[in-house]
Amino acid sequence: MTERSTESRRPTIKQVARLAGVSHQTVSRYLRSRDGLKPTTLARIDAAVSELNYRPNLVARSMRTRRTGRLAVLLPTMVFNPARMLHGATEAAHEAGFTVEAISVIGDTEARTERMLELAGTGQVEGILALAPLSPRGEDQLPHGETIIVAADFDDQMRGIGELADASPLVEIIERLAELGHRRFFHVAGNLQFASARARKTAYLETVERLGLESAGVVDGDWSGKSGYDAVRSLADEEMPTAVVAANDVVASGAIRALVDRGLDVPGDVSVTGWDNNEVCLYLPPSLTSVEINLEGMGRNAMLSLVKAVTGRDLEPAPRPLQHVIWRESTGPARPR
Amino acid sequence: MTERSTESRRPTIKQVARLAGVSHQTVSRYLRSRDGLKPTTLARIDAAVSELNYRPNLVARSMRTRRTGRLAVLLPTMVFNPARMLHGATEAAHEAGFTVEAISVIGDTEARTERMLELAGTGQVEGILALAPLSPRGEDQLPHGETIIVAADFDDQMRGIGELADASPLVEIIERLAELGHRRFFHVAGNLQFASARARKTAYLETVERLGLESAGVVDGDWSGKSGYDAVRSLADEEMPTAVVAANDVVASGAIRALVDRGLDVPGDVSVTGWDNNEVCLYLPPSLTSVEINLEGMGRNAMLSLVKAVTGRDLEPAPRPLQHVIWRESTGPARPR
DNA sequence: CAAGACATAGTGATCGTTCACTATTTGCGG
DNA sequence: CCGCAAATAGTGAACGATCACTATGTCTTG
Repeated sequence: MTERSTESRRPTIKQVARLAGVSHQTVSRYLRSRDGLKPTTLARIDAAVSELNYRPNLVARSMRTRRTGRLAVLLPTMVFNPARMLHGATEAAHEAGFTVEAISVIGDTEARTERMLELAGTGQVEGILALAPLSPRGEDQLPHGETIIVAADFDDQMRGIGELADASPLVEIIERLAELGHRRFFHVAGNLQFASARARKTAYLETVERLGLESAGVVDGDWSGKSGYDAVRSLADEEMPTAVVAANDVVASGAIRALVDRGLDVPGDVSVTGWDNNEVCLYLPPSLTSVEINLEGMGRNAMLSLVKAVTGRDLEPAPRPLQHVIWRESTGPARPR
Repeated sequence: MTERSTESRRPTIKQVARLAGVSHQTVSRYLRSRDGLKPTTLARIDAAVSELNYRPNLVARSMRTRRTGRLAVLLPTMVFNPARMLHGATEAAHEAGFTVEAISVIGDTEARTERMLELAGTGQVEGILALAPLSPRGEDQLPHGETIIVAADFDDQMRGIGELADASPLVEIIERLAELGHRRFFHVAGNLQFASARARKTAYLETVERLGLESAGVVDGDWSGKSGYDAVRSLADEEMPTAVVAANDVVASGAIRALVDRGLDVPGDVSVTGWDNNEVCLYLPPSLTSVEINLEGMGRNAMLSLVKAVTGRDLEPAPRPLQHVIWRESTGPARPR
């Protein structure tokens, strides 16, 4: 009791207190805010802290305060580069005094949902932002309503902010292509577990209908280049569209390859559009007409709604719009018949 | 929504114990391993746990055990898709009973190092795996040598596993291109803060030297398409190489565009190689000769060395090789003069 | 100068779990 | 049925911080 073997262990608040000649509670006050301490006391604690190189044990603090100050972000698997969204989200969380940890779950939607429930149930984080699709059963099984979950890309059953699924640029794409004389379109969709893929598909169908255009159909894909390639290969010559609207740039690259393999020129015979503004597609000829996404802004706004739900605080949202079409070489006027 | 009582707290181990009619310690034993409990006791606890929907409070557990079971992975900013490496790392950590959290730090190397020190100092994680470059000062300032840090892409001053920086495929690329008659090469390097970029640059210089080839020089870039574009544009006509070895696929795409803009054909006039096997580069013509990386394997092996350092346990490494060249349309025989 | 208000500092309880012991029950040979 | 070891279960302290409350010091004020 008298002499602990203290050397190997990190210093505690009591050791700081003893060294500074004050009570542990005074040191605790010092840690939270330095107001309300006499300057001499403050100086003594300052000295003790730096002499011991003391840092508070956040686990112990969390235990007592029942707050972890941590938010989790659930990332999808291998689908798109989440780094930029993560940055926007992290920045917003920092402003609200939170730490962010990103959790990448191996496996499918069910596995991800399971892991999310585990995280929520063991009190490790105060909130979870899911950028990946979750299973609808998640909502019910939430243990005690303490961990708040916001899903950014799942708007059917759970709260979703919908911004990720804003497909309005696709409407602009089709309208503009129609102005350029295109009459027959084709859409290769992404993985329909994603709200964004569903929204783009819906926007495609509605816009084609509204403008009285023809459609060679919609193929449900999985965001892969192969899905774009296969979809275009599956078309018969006589049903070939003059414009292919792909769910993203990777799908578009597969579609372009299939068109080239069939001896068609892009954009001479067929125009192609993507989504994401992939850096490679900006350079490789033909440079791809795509949708630039402010991923940091998306991440920020998604995190904003989580922070709002957890703390009630409102932060400044990212400036709009978050997406806009960039027209490049892969699109052009429809070839007259 | 159902109303939730403000006082509803998560059930604790003692509540479970009371409901099951046993002591809290018995429940604790149940949580750790179910051996050594009488079947009837076990069944009673089972029932109590599921009735209360109990999950242990991991913060409290961490407090007592002084172990968090968490490892952190520090990710680089916007440079490459870390999701796949993260998966490999997570899988390996799971095998060793750890949870992984990925931390993406806004800012430069210094900011990242600062955040790492903070993480290490507050006892939040047991180890840190840095996939992003760190500042060398990190090593010294480590508070109490408790948190172990392994840097996967920083091999100058800190421990590094080096695998990420294995540039041997680049040697193979140059040798093969030399066999195809190429004599004059050019290299656009990546951000030299990365060990991988340095290794590729070194391998380029050494191999060109060893084989007695000519070099149009090395341009230090930043992994961006623009750096590839600008590097090729900066070349005078008379110094134009017949083969451009780019640090990665994005750089290669910029280089290809610059070559095409100058009226050169790829691979007719100039062969181009990349690195990463970007999916888009597989489809867009000309498909790019690149280096396929087993990113999951890289992540796994990086995590292995962290797990080894933290626990002493050896896990099964990923099967080798982790990288191999895939030859595609962007490379071909040198055009005879 | 006494008394109350305010500023500052201290004491002990507490968060939920595991650790280190101690206590009780069970099993089994003689 | 006894005795003793092994199996099983219980008791209270400890982890390192904050919270709620109490205690002391200092400054006004009538």
